[in-house]
Amino acid sequence: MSIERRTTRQKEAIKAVLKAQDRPLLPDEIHDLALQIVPTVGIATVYRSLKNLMAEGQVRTVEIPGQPPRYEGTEKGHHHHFHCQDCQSVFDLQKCVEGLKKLAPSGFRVTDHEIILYGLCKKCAG
Amino acid sequence: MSIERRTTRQKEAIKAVLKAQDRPLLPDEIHDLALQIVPTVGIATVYRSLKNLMAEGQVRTVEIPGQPPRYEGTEKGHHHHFHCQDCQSVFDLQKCVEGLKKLAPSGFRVTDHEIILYGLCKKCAG
DNA sequence: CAAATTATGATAGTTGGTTCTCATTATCAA
DNA sequence: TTGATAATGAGAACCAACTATCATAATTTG
Repeated sequence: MSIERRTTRQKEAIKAVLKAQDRPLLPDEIHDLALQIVPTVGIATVYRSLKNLMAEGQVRTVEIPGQPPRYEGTEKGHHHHFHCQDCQSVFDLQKCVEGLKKLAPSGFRVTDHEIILYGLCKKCAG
Repeated sequence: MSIERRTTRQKEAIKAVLKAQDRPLLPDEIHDLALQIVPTVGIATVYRSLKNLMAEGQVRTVEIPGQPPRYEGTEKGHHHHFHCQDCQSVFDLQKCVEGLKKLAPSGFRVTDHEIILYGLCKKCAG
């Protein structure tokens, strides 16, 4: 369905919202934040735009088990996430760890990995 | 809703299926395997039993991002999983890694973590 | 063994997330 | 500016996973 051919306020707002955040966002969060920039944005447009941005490689999904996908800009490099069990927010982590490939049984080819930390964020722990 | 009071062929079959596997199973997989033990088991009974076994602490969920929950017996200790991107199966890993807590920003309290490796299993890589 | 009652199976219903439809609005090339 | 047409918003529809319903079957207690 659709290569984007035109620039619209809605799409610009959605891109701006994603760029302004330092954590992955849910479609509803993107929707709410975009509404603060443009008076009208439908949730359908949020999903449509995310789909297109994904296809263009500008956005990627962040999946926390048991939760709907979140979205973040790809300008951020490789990193992982922290999920606060109280406020349910997801935060970016800065580093990665070594030696993960060694966990796989011999004969397995490891091409990617995911690390998710759970607990309480600074606000909720304080 | 329901504390289990009676022993039935169905529930025994479902428990046996979970115990016999070295990897987490999808409800449909449990259903199929249980059918090989008892002639009739409904998918509803699989879900009901899993719910009860979870409440009893005999079973836990294994969530791979973007996939429906799988289930495994809790007799297995702490471990993580490998997801084959070809056959879609999930395998148990044997060890864990150190130093994960250090990835969290200061002020954050880390209580748990998840590691998932992706790639090709022995069969699919060979 | 039989009655009391829990558990089951089939299937309808629900749920949350996402996509589709289509009339209307907005963009942009000329 | 304006016409061609892409993009939008609202809400219906969809989908897969899961749960509820309820008549029937199975277990267990006495």
